[in-house]
Amino acid sequence: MTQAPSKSRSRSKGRVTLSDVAQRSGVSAITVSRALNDPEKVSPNVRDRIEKAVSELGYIPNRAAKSLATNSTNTIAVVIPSISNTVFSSVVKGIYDVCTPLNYEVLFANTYYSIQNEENLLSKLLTQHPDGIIVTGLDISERSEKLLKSASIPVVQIMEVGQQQPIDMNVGISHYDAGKTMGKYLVRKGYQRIGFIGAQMDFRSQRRMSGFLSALAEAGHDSSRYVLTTPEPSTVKLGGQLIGDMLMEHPDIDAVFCNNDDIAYGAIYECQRRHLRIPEQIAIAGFNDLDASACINPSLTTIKTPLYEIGKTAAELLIKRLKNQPIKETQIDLGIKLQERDSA
Amino acid sequence: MTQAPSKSRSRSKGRVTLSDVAQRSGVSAITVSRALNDPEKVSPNVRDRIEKAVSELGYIPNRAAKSLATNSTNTIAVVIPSISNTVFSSVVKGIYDVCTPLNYEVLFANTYYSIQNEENLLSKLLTQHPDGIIVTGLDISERSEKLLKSASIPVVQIMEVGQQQPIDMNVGISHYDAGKTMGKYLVRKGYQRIGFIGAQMDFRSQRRMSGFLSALAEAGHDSSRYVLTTPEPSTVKLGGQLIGDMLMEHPDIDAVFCNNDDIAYGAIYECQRRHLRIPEQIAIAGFNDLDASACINPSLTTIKTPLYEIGKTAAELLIKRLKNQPIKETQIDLGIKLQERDSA
DNA sequence: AACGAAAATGTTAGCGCTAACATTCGGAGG
DNA sequence: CCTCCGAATGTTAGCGCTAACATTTTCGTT
Repeated sequence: MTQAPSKSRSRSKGRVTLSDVAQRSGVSAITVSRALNDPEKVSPNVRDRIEKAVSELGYIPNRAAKSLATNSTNTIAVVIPSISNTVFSSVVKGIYDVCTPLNYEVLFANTYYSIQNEENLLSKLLTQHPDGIIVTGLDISERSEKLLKSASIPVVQIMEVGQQQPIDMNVGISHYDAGKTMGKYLVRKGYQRIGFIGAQMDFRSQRRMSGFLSALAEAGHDSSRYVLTTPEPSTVKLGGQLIGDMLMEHPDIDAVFCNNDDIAYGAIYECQRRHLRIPEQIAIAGFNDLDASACINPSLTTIKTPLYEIGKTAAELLIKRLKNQPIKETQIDLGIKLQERDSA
Repeated sequence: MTQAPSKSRSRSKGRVTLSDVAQRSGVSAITVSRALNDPEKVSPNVRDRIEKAVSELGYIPNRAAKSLATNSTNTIAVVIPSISNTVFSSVVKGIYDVCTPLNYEVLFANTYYSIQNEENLLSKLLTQHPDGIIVTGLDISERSEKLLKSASIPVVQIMEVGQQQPIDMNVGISHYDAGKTMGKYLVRKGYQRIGFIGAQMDFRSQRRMSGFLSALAEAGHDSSRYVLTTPEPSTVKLGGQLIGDMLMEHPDIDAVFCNNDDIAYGAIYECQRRHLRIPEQIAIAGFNDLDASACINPSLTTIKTPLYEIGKTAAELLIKRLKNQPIKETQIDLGIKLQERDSA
C-alpha cells in the first residue's frame, strides 16, 4: 500500500482517481470507466473486482473531468424569480422529481424579478455549460435571448403560454385567460362593483389583470375604477394593506380579485378584522390555489394552476430533447381550473 | 473568419475556447486567462484587446475545465429536507444571498426527511466535489458522517445546536429550549390542560416536544395526556385534522402548542369552523413565526426563529473557512424569541 | 483444429483550463 | 550605454476522464 511517488510538478491533491482504482484491480483505467458507466460492457468477474476496489478506496468520480471529456455536464439550469416564493417552490419540486432520479443536477438562479439580474445570472449560469435550461416567462430581454440562442442548448420557458413565440419550447398556462375566467365568473355571480388588487405586477400578473379587466368591460362594467396595484413583492401583509386602501377609497366595493393567493389571504384577514362578512359583504378571489386556500376561513375561491406539473413537464420535455427522443408538442398549455369555494 | 481545420480525432463541439480568444487578440492563452481572472496582472492595452475579443466571439469560460485545473469547484452543496418547505426556503435565501455575489454556485439535495435518501444524495453530491457543504441537522447516520469526513471539506450543520458534537461547524438554535420556553409561557399564562400536536416529527420536532413536555412536567402538569403526533409531512390541512382529533378525545383542552406555524394555521382555521373562540376557549401557539403569522386572525403567538440568518451565517462561516479567514466560533446559537400575540 | 466474428480489454490523445517555471520587456540607476 | 530588476508575457505539462480506434480473448462453427 505504498503511495506512488508523485511526479515532479504534480498538482494532485491526493484524491483517489480512476487510475488508482484501475491499478488496485489490475485493469486499465478505461475498463474501470466502463464498469462504472456501462457495466454490461465488462465481464462480471472484472466488474466485481473493480467494485471491490472502488469501495475499498472510497473512490468518488470527478464530475468536472467527466464533463470536460464528454462535453456534457448532466446539469440543467433553472432561472426563476425566487425560490422562497411558494409558487416556484412547487414548480421546482416538479423539476427535481424528474431530474434527480435521472441523475441530472439542477442549478438555480433567482432573478428577484429583475431583468438586469436575469442577464447577469444567465451569463454566469452558462459558464457551467448546462445541457439545457428552464427559464421563467416569455418576456425576455434581447440580450438574454441572444445569450440563450448562442449557447445552443434546449430551452424551456415556463409558467406562461401565449401569443409570444417561445425561443424553443414552452410549458405553462395562459394568464390572460385565467384573468378572464375569473372576471366572467364574478360577473356571472352578480357582483356589481368588482375590483382588482395586486402586488409585484410582473408580466404575468399584468396579463392576468388585463384578461380580468377585459371580461369586466365586455360585461359593461366600469373596469378601471376599482384597480389598485403596487410593484412591491407580494406578501400576506401587503394583501391586508391593499384591501385596506381599496376599502378606504371605495367602501362600496363588493368583490375583489387578488393577484395571487397570498394577497388574498391578507385581504381575508383584514376584512375579518374589519368585521366584513365574506362573501356576503365582500367577495374575495385568489390565484394559484395554494394548499392553504382550501383550509382558510372562508375557503378561498381561486384559480387552480398546475404548478408542480409545469415543473415536471418542463423537465421531462427538456430531457427528452437531450436524449433525442421524439417530442409531440413543443408548446404545452396545461390549463387552469376555477376552484369555486366559499369566499366568492 | 475561417474555421481552423479540426485535428484528426477532435471531439470539440465548436465552442469558443480560451485559445480562440487568445489567437484573436494575438496573445497566449494564459494571458487571456489572467486577464479574466486577475486583470491587474495584464497591461491595460492587452486587457482591452482581450475584452474586445471576448465579446466579439461571445466567449463563455468552461467551468469544468477550470475546476479540473484548479482542483476547486467554487460550489457549495446544501442538503435540506425539502425546498418546498417555507422554512427552508428562507434558509436557502440566506445562503444564496451570501454565495451569489461571491460567485459560489449552490447545489441542492432534498432528502424529504429520509436518512436513506440522505446517504445516497450525499454520495451523489460529493461527485461534484463541492468546496464545502451545508447539511441540515445534527443527527447524521454513521455512513453519512464517514462520507463527509472522507471528503475532507468544511461542513456546516444547520438548524440546530445542542449536546451533540458537530462534525465540523454548526449554526442553529436549541429546539429543546424553544419547546421549553413555550411550555413555561403557557403555564405562566395559567392554562390548565395544555396539549401538543405535531406532524413530520423529525428529530428537531421531537426535541421541541420534549423540551415542551418537560416544562409542563416541571410545573406539575400531566404532560403526556394531551399529545398527538403523526409522521406525515406537515401541512395546513393536517393541522386542522390533528386539532380535530385532539378535540374529539379531549374536548376540555385549553391550549395547544403546534409543531410549527403551518400546523397552527390549520388548527386556527379548524377552531374557527367549530366556533371556538381563540384564545378564550382554546389557545393556539406555533413555531417559526412565518410572515403570515402576524397577519392571521387572531395573530399567532409563536417562537420566532432566525431562518434567514441561519442560512446567511452558515454560508458566511463556510466561505470564511474556504478562504482561510479566522473564525471566532465554530458553534453558533442564533437564539429564538417568544413572539407574544393574540392567539394565546 | 482452424477460422472468424463478437466480446472484452487496452492505447493514445485530447477535452479547456491554469500552476509552475521560463523568458522577454521596459525603464530606473549608475 | 549597460546592468539589473520587477512587470508582462510565454511554454510546458497535467488536472481526471472518456472517445476513438487497436488489440487480444473467447467461443461457436465447420
